[in-house]
Amino acid sequence: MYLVPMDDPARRLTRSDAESLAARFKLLADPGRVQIVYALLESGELRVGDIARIVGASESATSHQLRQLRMAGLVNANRTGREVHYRIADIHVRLLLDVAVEHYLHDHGDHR
Amino acid sequence: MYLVPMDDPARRLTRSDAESLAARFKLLADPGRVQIVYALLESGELRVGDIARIVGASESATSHQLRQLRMAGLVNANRTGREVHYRIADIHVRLLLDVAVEHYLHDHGDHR
DNA sequence: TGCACATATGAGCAGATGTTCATGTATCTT
DNA sequence: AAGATACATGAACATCTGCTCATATGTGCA
Repeated sequence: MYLVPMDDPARRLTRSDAESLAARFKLLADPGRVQIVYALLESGELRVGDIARIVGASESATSHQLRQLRMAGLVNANRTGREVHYRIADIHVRLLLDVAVEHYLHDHGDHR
Repeated sequence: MYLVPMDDPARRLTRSDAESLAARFKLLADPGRVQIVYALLESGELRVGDIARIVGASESATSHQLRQLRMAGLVNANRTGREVHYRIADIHVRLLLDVAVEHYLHDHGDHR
């Protein structure tokens, strides 16, 4: 029993759903941000300076990247003294990244 | 017994691994491409014209998008007469997209 | 209060991305 | 062969991204 008529077994994505999904994927569509997210998932919590060092980017560039992740609700920031600690806020990104790592990194040889 | 020294339990992503992952995510970082991939997963196989209609884009724009997906090995093309049929070539993208749809579309309310 | 440290932010800029428009290629029909 | 159909491709262009550099904000310390 559903309210919206479906015209077939093959459901379609509305434009707006596709935009939501693309926006999520876009957050992980940059090597720097992937490294940031991965590092946070592994470490639990990191300071901006540490993240910059891990990623190998300037602190300014890192801060800009973190802002995007923050504004998208993927991470959250937490000030302690003059340091700001970041952690993952979106619990789903772990699975998403795990699936990608598992399939596109480990298992070289049957990508398709 | 391992050959490469690891400095902690928190493994790090090399730059090049992060680039591979980001490149994969980038393919899904556009609403049109998400719709294309989704439609192909649902339908199994589609002609370029149908894809263009589903996505609501011109055939030219659609063809350009398909080329990207093709060159990345995510889809493959198959000519039958004057039509070209596309299908998913990367078996892993289904899981990746399913996870995203499940978490970011259905389950509105505990994204983070 | 003055200064150093940690991070954030805005402007400006170079490179990437996605579209359109014109044209090219392959196939079918007559 | 000529024209129509289906798709691909290249160039041009507007927009978006991510970086740097300069500057601002917040915090601790002398």
